[in-house]
Amino acid sequence: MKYWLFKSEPDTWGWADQLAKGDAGEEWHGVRNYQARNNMRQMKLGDLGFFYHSNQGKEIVGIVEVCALSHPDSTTTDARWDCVDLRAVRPLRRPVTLETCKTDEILREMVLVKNSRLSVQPVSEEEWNRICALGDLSA
DNA sequence: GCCAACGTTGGC
DNA sequence: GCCAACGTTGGC
Repeated sequence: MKYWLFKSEPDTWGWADQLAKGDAGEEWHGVRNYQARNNMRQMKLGDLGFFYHSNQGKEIVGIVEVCALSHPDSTTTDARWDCVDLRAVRPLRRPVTLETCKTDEILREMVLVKNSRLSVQPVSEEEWNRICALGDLSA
């Protein structure tokens, strides 16, 4: 099982919107970047990811699960772009801010810190566990 | 609102 | 295949 991180501007699609979709989940559509797309193509059912609010908040607010494998993005007819579906699993009790990630010994190496523009990124198991701990989440 | 970093496009 | 121009992202 792998871990990921998904970024979205809360004005466009925030954690609250994701939560509202419930267990049915929703397409993570709109990605028009090859690296991000390739990451989605590697995802398996049950893979987990963090939900990050960019621009406003700048913090990791929740956990999502991959509930559909990569498939054509319904918002375009361009065959290059596809995406997975995500469903909300649970919020972090205590959001983990970008500021925290930048100063944390373990998290300062995250893609989120190193390449802030990549919208779908891998997260190592070590990073995952660290953020869960900081987010006041037990497993 | 600014701007640095990055990705994409298109002319050559 | 290179690279300049341009557009977008996202932190500040």
